[in-house]
Amino acid sequence: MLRRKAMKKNFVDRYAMELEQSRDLNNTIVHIDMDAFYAAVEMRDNPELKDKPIAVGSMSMLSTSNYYARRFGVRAAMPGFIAKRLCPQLIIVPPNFDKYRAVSTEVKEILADYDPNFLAMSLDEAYLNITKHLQERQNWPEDKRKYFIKTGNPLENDKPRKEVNKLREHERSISPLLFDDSPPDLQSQGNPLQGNSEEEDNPQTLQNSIVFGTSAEEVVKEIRFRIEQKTTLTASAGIAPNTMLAKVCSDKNKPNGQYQVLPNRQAVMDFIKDLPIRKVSGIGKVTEKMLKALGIITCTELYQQRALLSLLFSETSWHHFLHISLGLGSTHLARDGERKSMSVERTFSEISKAEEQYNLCQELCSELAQDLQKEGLKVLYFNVVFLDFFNF
DNA sequence: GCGGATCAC
DNA sequence: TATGGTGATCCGC
Repeated sequence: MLRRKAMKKNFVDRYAMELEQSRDLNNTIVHIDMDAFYAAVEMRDNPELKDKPIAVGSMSMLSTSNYYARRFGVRAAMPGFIAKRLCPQLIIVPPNFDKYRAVSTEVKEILADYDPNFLAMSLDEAYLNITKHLQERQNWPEDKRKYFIKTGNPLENDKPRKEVNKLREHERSISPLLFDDSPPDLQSQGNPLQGNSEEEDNPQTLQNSIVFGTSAEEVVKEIRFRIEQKTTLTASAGIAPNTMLAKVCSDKNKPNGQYQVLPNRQAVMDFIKDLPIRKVSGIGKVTEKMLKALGIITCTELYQQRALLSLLFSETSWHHFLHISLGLGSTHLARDGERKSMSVERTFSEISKAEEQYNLCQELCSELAQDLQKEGLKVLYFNVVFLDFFNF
């Protein structure tokens, strides 16, 4: 009996073994994330804002803040009036979504060159599978990987600002976002934006152009370079064998940085080891708290407690946890399916009068009707629901 | 199958 | 003065 127990793997470890067996390290997934996107666009287009703490949103809710404001603790999803208490000089800019959409389109045009099936998660975030691009790129001639450099407005860069003064003398970034807390990332090897004068033996540099290599890292540097040249905005990126890791990576050297987890098991495990589970997309506040109550903070602890978790949680949940603890994730980008639902909602202060409730509902219904018609859908159902709700 | 809870952005 | 809106998924009932 004892021997059987010792030899026979339980169902949790059996599944872990299966997962390990089918670990796929053959894809190169990239996660691109624009830095402080809305705030960066506003700063780019309004020089008045460039050396000030700003946030985009309203007194009720902020979408994002620039890095200056973040130093005061001003964060996305924070009410504006709270942010104002943390940072009285904070400038709150109302959002210009049409403009952000237009910039986003410009970025997407670049991304499509590397993966026509890239997956946009929002206006400022996307996943790419560059596996195929990398293969093709290996025998590309240099001139297909060569880009000319547009330098920033010298008047702007000469403007004495606290942040800028801390940068290297030969800093030539055209972006308003390179702050002192910007990671050194690209500055080491041939970042075109650094205009490194030591590279004068390189004819490419003299001609104000840059050639990117054929590795994944080089591809992503090229993508970020092109984004900055085209939009004057910076992006951060993560490179990894799956989406879960790529997403975590893109956060690591933010802003204006990138990070790669190499496609071998040891590199993945080293990266995962002390990673707080909260960093993983899909693990939110509530799950974090539940797992914390079990003494689980890091991915290593998540793996160590796999047996307990399989008893406490649903099958889909502990399977998900086991995936994370082994550093596994999607290796292909699921095509964006059709929309499954459409809704409108509003937060309001207490309403006791029936008539006001009715009017609000009427308003929501008519908004939803418009949205539905935009996509050419039937406006039949909810009228029935609406009338039914009010016993009409 | 529905509604609440959770999550991402 | 003041803490959002949209879409998706999972789970318990």
